[in-house]
Formats: sequence, C-alpha cells, structure tokens
Amino acid sequence: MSIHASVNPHVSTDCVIFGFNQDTLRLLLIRRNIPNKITEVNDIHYALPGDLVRDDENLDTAANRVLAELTGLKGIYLEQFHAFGDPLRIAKQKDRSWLESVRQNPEARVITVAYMALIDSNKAVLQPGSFSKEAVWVPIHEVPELAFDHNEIFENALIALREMVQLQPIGFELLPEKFTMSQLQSLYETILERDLDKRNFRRKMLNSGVLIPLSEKQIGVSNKPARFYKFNREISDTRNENGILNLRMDGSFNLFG
Amino acid sequence: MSIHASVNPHVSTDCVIFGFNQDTLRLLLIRRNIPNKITEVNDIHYALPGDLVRDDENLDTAANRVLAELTGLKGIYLEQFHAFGDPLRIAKQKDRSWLESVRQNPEARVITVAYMALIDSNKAVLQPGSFSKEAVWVPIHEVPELAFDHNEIFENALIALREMVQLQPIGFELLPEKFTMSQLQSLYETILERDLDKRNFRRKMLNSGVLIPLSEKQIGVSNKPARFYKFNREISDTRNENGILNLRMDGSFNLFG
DNA sequence: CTAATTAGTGTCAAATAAACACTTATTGTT
DNA sequence: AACAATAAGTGTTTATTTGACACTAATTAG
Repeated sequence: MSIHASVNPHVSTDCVIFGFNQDTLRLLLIRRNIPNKITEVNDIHYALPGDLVRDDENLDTAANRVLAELTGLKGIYLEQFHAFGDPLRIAKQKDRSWLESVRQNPEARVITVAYMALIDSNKAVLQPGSFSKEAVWVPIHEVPELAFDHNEIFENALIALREMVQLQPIGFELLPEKFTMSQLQSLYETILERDLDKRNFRRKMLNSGVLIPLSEKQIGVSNKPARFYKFNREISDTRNENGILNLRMDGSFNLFG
Repeated sequence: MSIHASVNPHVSTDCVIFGFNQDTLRLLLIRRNIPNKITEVNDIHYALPGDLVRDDENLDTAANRVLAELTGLKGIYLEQFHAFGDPLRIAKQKDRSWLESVRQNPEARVITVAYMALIDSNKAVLQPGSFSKEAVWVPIHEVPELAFDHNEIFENALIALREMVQLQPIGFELLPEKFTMSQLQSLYETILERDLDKRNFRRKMLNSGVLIPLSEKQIGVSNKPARFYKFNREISDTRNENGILNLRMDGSFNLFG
C-alpha cells in the first residue's frame, strides 16, 4: 500500500465549441451566476460548457451529451485534444470562495478531459433548459476571463484547431451544408489569421478532391453569383463507435506549407 | 442535483514507452503476477507501466514519476496523447475475477490519461524496486495480450508516433547522444514501416538544420566508418513548466510527403 | 445604362520531391 | 600485399508543387 494519498478526483469533460458566423470564429460559452458570499451579489462568470462524466458513460459519450444538451445537435465533429489535471486548477478561478473550498476539500479536485467541437452555428438551436438560457456565442478575440483554467483550455484548443485545419479537411464542419469557395477561404483565413491567395486556394481545394461542386448558385446577390460546393464526405468519413466523426485523408492534407 | 450517478473514478496515467534497439522498435512493459482465485496459480499479465495520480500531482508529473521509477530517467520526451475512460475498460482484460469485482464495485472504474515516452533504451537502467524486477522490452510486433485496454492504448500510441515523427523532429529521442545517419534512417524506416531513399533522406535531414555533424567517426567497423551526428536541441527546445520536452519547429518538419 | 461588387480564371518562376548508381574507406581473408 | 566484403557517402535530372501576380464576368442598385 502506498503512503501517498490518492483521493479520487472528479472527472469532467469540457467542450471548446467553435462556430463560424459573419466572418468571425466564435466560441460557445456558458454564463453562470455564482453567489458571492461577501458581496451577496451574484458574480457573473463565463465558462466552457462541461459536466461530470457519469458512471455509465465513456468520455466521448459525456462530451456528446454536453454538446447535445446545449445545442440540440448530434453526431457532429468532436475530438478529444487534451486532459487537464493540475491539482490547483480549480484555484485559478477568480472566485475566492471557491479557492477556500478547495483548500478545505482536496477531493474537490477536478480532472477534465477537453474536447473540441466544430459546428455550423446556424444549425445549433440553443436549447431551453438548465444550460441554454445562459449560452452565448463570443468572438474568439473577445473571450472574457473564464472560470477555472478554461482560458488555458481554450488557448490550447485554438492552437490545436490551427494545426489540424492544415492537416485534415475539417473546416467544412463549421460551414453550412452548401457553401461558396469564398466562404471557405474566409473561414481558413480567419482560423489561420493570414491572407490566402484566392487562385491558389481554389486550385488546392479543387485538386484535393474534398469538394463537390454543385450546379446551384447564389441568388439575389448584387454581384456575380458564386457557385455552391459541398464537402465530399466519401473521402474517409470514419465514424467511430461513439458516433464521433473523425475525418482523415489517406495522405496528408498539407494545405498551406 | 442530477439524478445520474457520478461516483468518482480512479484516475491513472499509463505510459507507452518506446525504445529503439538493434534496428527494432520496442515497448517497455511490466510483467505482473496476478493471483487467480480459481486455479490458485498466478496468471502472468503484461501491462503498460502506470499508476494512480496522487493528490498533489498534476498529470504530467504523475507520468514523469512512473517513468522515473521505472527507468531512472528524468526530463525525457513525454507527451500526453489521449485519455481513455470507457466504464467497461477494466472488464476488457482477460482475468475474469477482475470483471466480477468491477460489476460489484462501479467505483472501481479507472480513467487513464495515456502518455507516450521516447527514450534511448541504452540509457534506461531498469530500476530495482517494485516495478523494475518485472520490466521487459518487447518488440512492437511481438506485444502480447495486455491487461485492461492497454493493447488499444498501445495501438493508438503507435499511430500517434508515426504521425508525429513526420511533423516534428522527435526521432532523436530514441537514439543515443551521438548517432550515424544510417542509424537515424533505420529508425525512421522502422517507425514508418517503409524504405526511404538514402540520398534524399540525408539531404532532407541535413538541410533541415536539426543535425549537428561531429568530427568523430566510427572506429573498428570493417567498412567505411560513418560520421556521428548529434541532435540540434537549440532549434526549439521548449521545456514546459513540468520539465517535459516539447520539441516543435517553427515551420513544418514535413519529412516524407 | 452605369457603377459597384464579388466571382472566377491562367501562367510563369521557384522550390521541393523523387528516382536513380557509382566511388570511398575500412577490415578480414588469402 | 592484394583482394573481397561491407556499409558510407556523394549529384544530377525530372516531375511536382507552390507562390506570385491582374484581368474579365455576372449580377444588382441606383
């Protein structure tokens, strides 16, 4: 028997949910009112949506549940990217009363498994219920101070997203079923935070085979109407046993050196 | 309060420790004797080294501790790659007596955060102590049935290694301080399981700037002696706050399309 | 019918990747 | 001392990919 203490921690999943809207990459946050014992006025805290993992759930299932409860969406792109387990992570939050409770209850420690989700933010109907009356979309450059170590988790997710988007054809998950080449380019430019050459972008996307051009075009725009495309899911849509999409091309999708 | 049960699970780290020896990629496993209540003879089980995360530890620290206890090595390449938390994962092991105990004690559930470690297997002096009298190096193609879901974890690690080795200069972690170009190529060929062109490999490695040629050469070989190289750690050796190496080049290290 | 706006298109130069075979330095053998 | 065996080391040519760059086309608003 070890002399070292190992009180079982709580285990949660937190979801970094990205959406893309009006040429802006957005993060879905939960606004919570937390009673402040000193001021007796509620503090407003923002946090990543998350929940404890239940006995009968595996991690992917828990993340999917959080997502579904919040957005009403199922079977969307969701990928585990990192587990966070600093014993002091709870204490990083602003709310001092929590810090005290952690000191007194080491078993209040929470280890969280973070997931990144990419959704078409138009499809997400924020659900009525315990979560959703507080859910808000926030542009990624206007993310406020978050509870716990959620800012760190978000920063990690953003870095992971930037890397993944250059290796795997996942950007589509953020767009509607039908989209124009310009929308797609704008998405990539937003995520990568740099301009891309229009002609080179089109060439690369079209040659890669991940786009299916549709005959349909924009209507009602006061300029040359753009063609719509859809994502070619045939390429390698391998949905794992938990219904999680995991798109991977055979070779590298190395978009922009 | 939720109607759903959330008994706190145990949280552990498991380490997939790779070594390279005699042109073979090897995995470091623990051999355990587990009393079998039925046969009253010990079953021999192999498992990934791992341990519960302690109260005062973060995840990286716990993984480093497991590694140090087993190999005596510190500050080596260690990277978290996935958390596994299927509630039935314990039950996947062969030993039926465990399965029963899990059914009776749902709190026996273990969520594990898996790490991949790359070490110069010559440097690892398997430590005397509770772990090491049972530690063995096994070629990756001869890995036996492992406890729990450790085979799945290992398979995932191998896939992750193959991907990472093509994007980041981490192969060096598996070699001695000084190595020849042929050793390096053999390592890459072993990991990627395909032949590489000698001249193209040399050119790419040398142009990438990750190698520092030494004046020293092999002695005592009955052929043209090879030059030794060492890894250029200056490139971007960013050791995080937990002493974990995290090598990343500025651009992509896209070695082999 | 003119202006404004965004879509859509091709070429050339530079960089990178892929294919390919012979010479060199050393030891062991005769 | 010559020779055989072995693995190290070295360049060139071709094909492919990338990056830079500017005009025409289709539509609506005024």
